[in-house]
This record gives sequence, structure tokens and C-alpha cells, in this order.
Amino acid sequence: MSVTIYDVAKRAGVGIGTVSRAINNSGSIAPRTKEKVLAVVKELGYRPHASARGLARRRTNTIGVVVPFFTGYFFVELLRGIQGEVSKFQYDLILYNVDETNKKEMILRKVLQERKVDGMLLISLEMTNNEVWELRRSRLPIVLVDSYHPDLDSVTVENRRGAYVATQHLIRQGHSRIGMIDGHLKSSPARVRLEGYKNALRDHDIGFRREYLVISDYVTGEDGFNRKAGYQAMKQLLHLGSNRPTAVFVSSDIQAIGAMKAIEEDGLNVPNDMAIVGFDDIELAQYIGLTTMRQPMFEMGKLAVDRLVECITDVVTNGFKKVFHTSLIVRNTCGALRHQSHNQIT
Amino acid sequence: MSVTIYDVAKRAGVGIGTVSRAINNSGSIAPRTKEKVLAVVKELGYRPHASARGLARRRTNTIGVVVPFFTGYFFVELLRGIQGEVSKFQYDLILYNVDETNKKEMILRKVLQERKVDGMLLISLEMTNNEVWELRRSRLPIVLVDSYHPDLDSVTVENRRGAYVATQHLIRQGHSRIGMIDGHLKSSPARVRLEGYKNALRDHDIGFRREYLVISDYVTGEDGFNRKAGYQAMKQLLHLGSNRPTAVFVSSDIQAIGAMKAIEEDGLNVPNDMAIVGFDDIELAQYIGLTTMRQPMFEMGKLAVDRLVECITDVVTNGFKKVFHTSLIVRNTCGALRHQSHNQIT
DNA sequence: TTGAAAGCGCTAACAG
DNA sequence: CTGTTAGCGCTTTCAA
Repeated sequence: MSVTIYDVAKRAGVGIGTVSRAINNSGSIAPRTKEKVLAVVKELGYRPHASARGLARRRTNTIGVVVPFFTGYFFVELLRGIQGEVSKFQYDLILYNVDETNKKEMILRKVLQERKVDGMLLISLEMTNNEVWELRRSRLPIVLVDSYHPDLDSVTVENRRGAYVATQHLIRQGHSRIGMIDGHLKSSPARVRLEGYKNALRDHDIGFRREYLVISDYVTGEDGFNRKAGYQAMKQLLHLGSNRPTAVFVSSDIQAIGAMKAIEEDGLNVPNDMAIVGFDDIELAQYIGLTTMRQPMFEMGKLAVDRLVECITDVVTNGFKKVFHTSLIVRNTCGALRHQSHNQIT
Repeated sequence: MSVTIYDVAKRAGVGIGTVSRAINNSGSIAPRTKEKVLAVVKELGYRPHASARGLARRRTNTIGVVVPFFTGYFFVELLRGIQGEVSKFQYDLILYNVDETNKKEMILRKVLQERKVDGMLLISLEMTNNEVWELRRSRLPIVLVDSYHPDLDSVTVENRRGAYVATQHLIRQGHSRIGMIDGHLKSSPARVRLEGYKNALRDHDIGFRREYLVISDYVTGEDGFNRKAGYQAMKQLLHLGSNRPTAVFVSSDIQAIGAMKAIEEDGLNVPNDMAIVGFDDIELAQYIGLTTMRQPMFEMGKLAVDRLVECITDVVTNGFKKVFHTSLIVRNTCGALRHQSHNQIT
């Protein structure tokens, strides 16, 4: 069958212990022996069997990423960052998807007990205290990405501030009837962005109007951060007729794209009839000239992996919290550049 | 530490063999015993250790997906289909990414020898005869997706026919100066689509003009199926001035989006000055009204997994070839609907 | 420095 | 039907 450590040992005329030491540069081993063994390893094309090694070493060199649904573009960018960094550390990556069938608790329990992974990245996942307690008890290294819990390491973004700045930007363009389209409030970024939006209104003495807030949860089981949800939400705002807002802060770019479709269908113009600011800065935002709050998704993924690997390999103390900044990217949909030339593709 | 099969056995007052039989419903076991064991399993929250099981059983219940880069939107759709089906079969999914650092051969060898997965899906990966030979020798079940080799199972799409239909559609709109923007020719879909394009021209007595064909390989290391590449390629076509084509078949929607940006920047209009047909039907195609050839990405992923699992669990004969059909989705960028109303979001 | 041997936790063959 | 035992392939003491 496959070549094993015994084959290598026999061929090199040594014991299997020596082979193991050679390939792991562990213990002490004579340079000459090591060389000889490594030559045989290459000759036979030997590579340790992952399960055997995992069993003996209690480490799989695999990390798990748990994502709620395929949240789409945000997640893809993040995954890019994660994937690159993971493979840099010579780890493999298992993708766990939570949805209606695979409930979060089930997956977490499964992952914790099977010990198929050495650590986990939980993406945009709201954790209850109970769940956190279980996680900590299992001693499996965990890093939260795009969500927060005081007792776990996390990599997040300044959602409150970001939403605040976005809203403020709209206010500064002279708007006072400013709506918001948000994702489902079970998502904590969605909740926090709503706060930021409200704070900005309050600080500028603009009253919050319930009818100007639309929470997208159009499709059950999803988080509302998708194009259709944005489309539906904007339709709802447009039904307000002449009372409609003149500007809307949309909680994700992909929803903003849907929203703009709705506006266009109504024969209205962005930004003249309705100004829009999104959130995320996905690749397409640039293309369609969407003003948005950039979050450094790629870097977030990368950093989360760095931290996770650190937790796995070193003994570290808990309490890592990294909060990335968002930045306002002004393009055409907010009206600020109304009389300037279009931006270039870079 | 973690609860093992011994803990369960002791608590239930049986041997470990019995526990194993109970949780695997293998061998024969008295209903009462089984019940008792299962109760203890639940009580203790026992779950077999993946590595130990993998070692003993020689099966990991994991499948690997190898993708070249993150080919973007096409891949995301595919992954959706794959992920859903994989978890339906109770498998986990390891994502391997091939890029400059992680060369294809390295990854394949690694995967074949580590035996971390029970089977592999290779996405859009061109395989040499040599590689195929090694794959077959390893006896690891493999299914090719979006690429083809006579000696391996594969799930593909009618690229030639698709490109033919797209081009023909443009011809039928009255165009005779028809260009093509293609991905890098190391990608077999790119090559085959080029053939389809040429065939359509030939069958309609239109000469192939070298200057109307632009191969995007703008960014090294990528396959050209991205927005910037499409943008650059269209720029190049527009440099032809009044000799430029009046219609272009673009090999992927995401390139088409870039191409349309270039057209717009030149102050030209789609479809009046330049008609466009794309390929893929990614989610955004609908939004921007892009006429395109739809390929059933989700279904392709699903079917590939079905077949792979079949290969893993049953003894099957080689030679599975599924070719999905493409279908022309007429929207606004080809000019066919010039005088009709816009399409709706569905 | 190195070989031999004892597990790692589980499955599966083998007695009973 | 069920307990015992021999591996699965590797890492890691423990002597030598």
C-alpha cells in the first residue's frame, strides 16, 4: 500500500524512532544519520500519514472555519485572507457551514469533540455565554472574527464608529431625512451599526424615525446581508412616497446594490433623488462607484489566523482584542462628488 | 481529558468492542445492550476521536476541494453547491488553494500521501497525463469539475457550444465585427470557448480577425477571469478606434463587468455602441442586466459531490462524464431587448 | 545517538 | 451476542 515509516526505516537501516526524529528534527540525531534518512524519505516519497500522526501527536495541523451560511462577498474576502495565511503556516483548512440543517451548537459540539482541528475561527457568529463556557472548557483555541465576546479572543471592526461616520457623512451633505437599511438584528454587526446610525442622528439633533429603518430579513434563514434583501428594503422605503428619506445608509454593499436597483426601477436617480452610503467596500463597490465604509476584510482574516496559530503553538493568555478601523471611501452614490469627474479604476 | 471509548465501556459495563458496534451499528448486538450503550454515549457526550477512527478505519470522512486561486464568483457558487451536498453526506470539506507558492503538483502529492481526505474534487484544473497517471495509481477517488480528462471522472459544461451560441446570438443581432475577450489559454474552458467563438464565425462566413481577440492575462499568476483583466482587454479593443468591433463575447461575467466599465469611460453606450454577451450568469449579471450564457454552477458542485461520494463508498467503474448545458439568458447588454422593458429581479 | 517498546483511541477479526 | 486482542502509523519515553 502506501509507504510507511517502517519502509523508510528498513531501507535506511535504522529504527523507526530515528526516522521520526529525522523528519521532525526532534530529539538529537547525528547529522550523517539524518541526512541518510532524509535521502531515503525523498527517494521513497514518504510522507507521514495524517491520522496516525494526529493520533500520536494530538495535533492535526488543521484549523476549522465556521461560517454562517455563505454570507457572500464579505466572507469571500475574509476567506482569501484566512486561506493565504493558513497555508503559510502549513495548516489545512476545514470549512464548516452553519445553516438550518447544521445548527451552530451541533457543529460546535462536533468540532470540539472530534478533535479534527487544532483551533477554530468563528466568523460573524453570535455566541451565548453558555456556548462560550463550553468552548473555554474544551480548551480548544478559538478566535472570533466579526463578532465579540469578552471571554474570547476576537478580531472585529469598529462597526459603531463606521456607521456613525457613514451617517454623519450623509448629514454633512445636507440631508436630514436619512434612512437606514440593516441586516437581521441577530447579527451583532447589524445591531451595532444601528446604534452608530442612531448616535449620529442624535448628535446632530435629528430625530430617529421608525419608518426610516428597515431591517432586512426577507429570506428566512439568511442574515439579510444580500442583494434581494436590500432591494426589498428599499422598495419599502420608496413606498413612503414624498415622505421618503433623501439618503440611506445601507449596512452592506451587497444590499446597497439591491437597493440601487430598486431606486432605478422607480425612475429615480442616485445620488440626486436618493444618496447612498454602503458598508464593506467589496470589490464591486469600486466598479459601481458606491460610497462606502471600507473594512479591511483581507487583513482581518490574516490577523485572526496569526493569533489563532499563536494560541495553538504557544501558551498565551486570553484577552486578545483587535479592533480594525473602517474608512470612508467617497465615490459617486453619496453626492459629495456630484460635480467632479468619475473615479478611476486602480 | 476527553471522554474515550473506554470511559463509555466502563460506565456501561461492557467491552469497548460492544461500544464500537453500538455506535457504528456494525456487527450484531442485542437491542437492549445497544440501547444501554447509546444512553451512556449521550450521557457522557461521547464522540469518537477523528484521528483514531481515521487510523483504524482508513477513512476520514473528509473530502478535499482543490481550487486554483480564488477564481472568484464562479468558484463561490460552485462551493455553495459542494458544501451543501458534502455536509448532507456527513463529510467535512478541506479547502486546498493552488497558487504561486503552493504549486499544483505539491498539493496533489501532499494530499495523496497524507490521506487526510477520502476523495478529491479538482476545480478548473488542467491535468497533464503524468499527473493523471499518478492520481490513478494512488487510487484516491477524484472528480474533475470544470475541466476534462479522458481517464478521470468529470463534471463539465458545454463550453464550446455555449461560446458558439453566445457568438451566434450576436451575429443574429446583425453584428459582423465581433470581438472576444478570453481568459488565459492555460485554462481549458478558455481554450474551448475560443474554439466555439471561432466556429460560430466560420459557420456564418465571418473571418476571424486576430486583433479582435484579446486574451486577458493582465495580472500574472491569475487566470484572467477577473474584472481588471476585462477592463484592460476592452481598453485594448477600444484602441482600434473606428475599426473596433461592434459586439464582444466576453468569456466570463466578471470580465464583462470590467469591460463595460471601460466602455462607459470612453463615453460609449452598451449595447448601442458595443453589444456584450458574457458567460457564467453570476448573481450580479442579473442586476446589471448582462446578457450571458448561464452555467449551472450550483448543480455542478452538487453533482460532483454525489459522484465522488459514490466513488468513495461503492466500487464503481471509471468513466463518469457529465456535461451540463448552458443556456442563453437574454438581458439588456446584447441589444436584443432594445425596445422592450427592463427585466425584473426575480 | 539510537533501537525497542509503549501507547494515542478506535475498528475489526476472533474466540467464546 | 460480546469481551479480548491485534493492529492502524506515528511520536515519545526509556534504556542501552
